[in-house]
Amino acid sequence: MDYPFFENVYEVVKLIPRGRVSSYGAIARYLGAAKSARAVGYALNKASIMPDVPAHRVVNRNGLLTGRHHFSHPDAMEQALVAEGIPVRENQVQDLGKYYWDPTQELTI
DNA sequence: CCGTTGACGCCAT
DNA sequence: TATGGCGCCAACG
Repeated sequence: MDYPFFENVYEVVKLIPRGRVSSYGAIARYLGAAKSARAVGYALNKASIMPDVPAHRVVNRNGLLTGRHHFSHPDAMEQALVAEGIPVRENQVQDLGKYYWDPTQELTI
């Protein structure tokens, strides 16, 4: 509540459908802060304790699971994605374009 | 108030 | 095509 940017990040991440993934940069752009992709990652790090925020559905622009070390187990992120039907190999989402979810494209606000 | 940190991304080699 | 360097910006101490 005190930090609108963080809260906005959480709200958008909550909207990512099961079986789809988005990227830090895409979320930043949607929030009107195109150059704040790193801050999005920072926000998700602080939110890793929040169960209702599917942080595992956010990867970098190449589909790499760059935030996997911040989960309870280094492989928890990959396992969560695979459980949703998203193919992951070598810490990278395969066929990213097929599962990519861009808020600026999907959301009409 | 200022320097550091970091789950990023673009641009120049 | 593949790395590496650098800018960006919100939060923190």
